[in-house]
Amino acid sequence: MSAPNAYAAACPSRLVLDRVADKWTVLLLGVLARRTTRFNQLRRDIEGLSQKVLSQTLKNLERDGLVSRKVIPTVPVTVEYSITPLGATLASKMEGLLRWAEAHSGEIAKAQARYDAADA
Amino acid sequence: MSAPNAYAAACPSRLVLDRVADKWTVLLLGVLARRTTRFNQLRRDIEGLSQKVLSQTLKNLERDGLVSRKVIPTVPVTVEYSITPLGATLASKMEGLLRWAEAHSGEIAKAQARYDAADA
DNA sequence: CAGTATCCTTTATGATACTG
DNA sequence: CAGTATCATAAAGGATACTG
Repeated sequence: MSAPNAYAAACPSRLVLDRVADKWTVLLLGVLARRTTRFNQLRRDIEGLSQKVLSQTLKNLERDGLVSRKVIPTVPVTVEYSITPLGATLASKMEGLLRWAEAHSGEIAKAQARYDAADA
Repeated sequence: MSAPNAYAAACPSRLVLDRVADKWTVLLLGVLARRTTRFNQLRRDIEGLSQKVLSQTLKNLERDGLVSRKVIPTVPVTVEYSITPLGATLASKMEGLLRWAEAHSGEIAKAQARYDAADA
């Protein structure tokens, strides 16, 4: 097979990038990299993440083999989400991104203010 | 000020993450980290990226201080886009993500096939 | 608790045509 | 060449209600 190249539209790695370059995925893997967490706890951990989008995102992550889902048959049911070994390798890249965003948000806000002031 | 925390909806770093966790931004900074590039060359370099979305994305990146735009008054006009020092610090994180996507697309495809086969 | 289903609104993207 | 403007469509997301 040819080398994966995300710059080519049809390359599988492009699909992966599209899935993975997502705000909620970054935040979700950030939580799960630290601890196994239940559905509603994830909702509380990540402000602004709706139940619907959380549900979808987790399903995608599970399908991609990045997160695993464990159902514990209590009443009512308990569901635990954990990161997989593959997911953990991604999470470390994500954490870099997350920390970058936190470290540079001030500089970016300043750049935006400068830009907005420059045009009339 | 309090510590930036992207898990809080109102935190500026959340906005940054949202902007930056984007497929086109990853690919674009990947190109610009290597060389200053002109508008239409960027279009050709990144398959599937429309003129409209390229234009929008570049404008955002410029506003955020991650990319700089230089107009050269030839006829017709030439416009060169380069990465800024701030953008370069982000690009190195992005490259990690990009390479991860390329390195693991096969594993992910397999995980998806397994998942899809499992549910009937 | 951990979801799914539905409806409805808001965003994003695509195609096309036009300009300095 | 490097865009902008406009229109049309598709996709994403929020609110609400309901279920095992």
